[in-house]
Amino acid sequence: MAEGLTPRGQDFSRWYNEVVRKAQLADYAPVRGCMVIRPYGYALWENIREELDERFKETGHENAYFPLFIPISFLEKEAEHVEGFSPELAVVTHGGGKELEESLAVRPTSEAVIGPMYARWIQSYRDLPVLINQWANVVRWEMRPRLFLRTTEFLWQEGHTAHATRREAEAEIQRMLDVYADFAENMAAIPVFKGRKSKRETFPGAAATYSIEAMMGDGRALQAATSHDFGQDFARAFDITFQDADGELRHCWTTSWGLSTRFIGAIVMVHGDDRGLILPPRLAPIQVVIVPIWKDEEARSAVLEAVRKIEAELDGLSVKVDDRENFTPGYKFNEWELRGAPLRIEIGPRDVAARQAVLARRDVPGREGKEIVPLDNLSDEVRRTLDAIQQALYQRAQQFRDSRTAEPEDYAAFTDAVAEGFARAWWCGGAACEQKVKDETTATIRCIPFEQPAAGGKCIVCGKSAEQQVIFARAY
RNA sequence: CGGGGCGUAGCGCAGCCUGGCUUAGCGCGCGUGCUUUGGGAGCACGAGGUCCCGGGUUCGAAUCCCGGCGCCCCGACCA
Repeated sequence: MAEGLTPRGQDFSRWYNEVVRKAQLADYAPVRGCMVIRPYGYALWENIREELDERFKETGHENAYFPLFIPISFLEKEAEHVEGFSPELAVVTHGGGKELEESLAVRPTSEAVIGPMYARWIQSYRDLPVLINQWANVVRWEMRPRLFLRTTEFLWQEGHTAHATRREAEAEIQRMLDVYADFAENMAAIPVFKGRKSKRETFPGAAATYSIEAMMGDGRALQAATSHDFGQDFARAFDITFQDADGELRHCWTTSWGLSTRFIGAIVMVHGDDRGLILPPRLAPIQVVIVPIWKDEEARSAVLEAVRKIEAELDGLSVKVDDRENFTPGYKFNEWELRGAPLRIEIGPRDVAARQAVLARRDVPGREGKEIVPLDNLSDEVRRTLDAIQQALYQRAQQFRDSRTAEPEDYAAFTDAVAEGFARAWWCGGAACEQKVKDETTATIRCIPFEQPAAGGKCIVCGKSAEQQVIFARAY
């Protein structure tokens, strides 16, 4: 157990806060709701960004950058959009020492500034599709901020695309949702449910919102990424039209999709344990930490020489040698466990003499997670172990999620289920039933999963016939 | 915006109720030196403070009173 870390089971949200800060992912900033992402946390974000960016490029997207400030009148062009976001807008009223003629919103999202540009750039079906992504910061004035999960300013990427046909736009929405799900599962080792949002949970102004939903270590749900179908609504609001091959002037079909620094919160809450953070090897800023051990000067040079060789053999991996002289090995073990480095190599005089090293897996704490490996096949063993950790984290997360996902038969079992985790239940589609659940249990519909049983059932709330099963859970 | 809690050294806190016993203290961390180093090392010396801000009461305020500001936690809103 890490010194001074609140156990996860005792107070999960306190545990989360302590891990984020003690692992040096982030810290509070002077302005309420804002945070500083520290180098270690930012390195994690950079890894997320690189991986996603590559996938966006592979699916034909280009990066661009749109401005931070949006004239208020632009936001007002789409009624539901402005209504949804106005409570959380930061607005600039002065510039250059003078009151502005028109106030500027600090973007809460960029549809309203990108739309008018697309209107200008798109004339013909030959200009379509437009497939643009931007990496940016956005600001939403939140009532209750939490590090990474809900901060006033956060970093994200937002893809914005325009298409000639509904079918093409819908394919885009699904494609990007698949990209996110693949990324979450294969890189972050986080299993997710893919599905559509209920009307109540749909992005302001969107015709439909899709998301990937993950279960955190306390059984609550977190929306890890979203993909929105705007139909032709935003195109109408911003006058994004094109002349089709048949000569007709039509409105584009537009989409947007995003993943934010909130995802880091998901990684922390899915994999962490009472010792601290556990980072999935494929995203960890430091995949392997080497802790050299020595007693005297002679041992020190022998050990360090062996360490340099190991470091060279681990080429291609992100390796950190912790050769700080003012900390004991035991201290370093604990610190790197707190900071979530997936794999640790311990090597001292005894190991050097025996031409071996000790591998310690972060996902298996204590003695069971340690393995003595001959130096000759250390490199292979390290790579193999990192893969094994990646797989083990995914499997553990999936087993946990499955064990806390119930299919309750009646309302009493349902309320028990959402107190602990996910409840997969039939829903008639009525907003009243959705609201009742929220009022009585605080759980909401996280998504309507794509995968549905063949036959229908009865609504868990009102008992009327229902065509769809949905996932209810308390959410972040 | 409601309900609760807290502002004292870099961090975590004690002192406040019952004003003076403190030159404002303790633990961790930090600096220097020596001894240490296979699961959070030991000793010695040392540096570090507008006691959140402003006013008031008093011979005297970290402590009592009034006003402000800020932060955290719990609810309503949310990626």
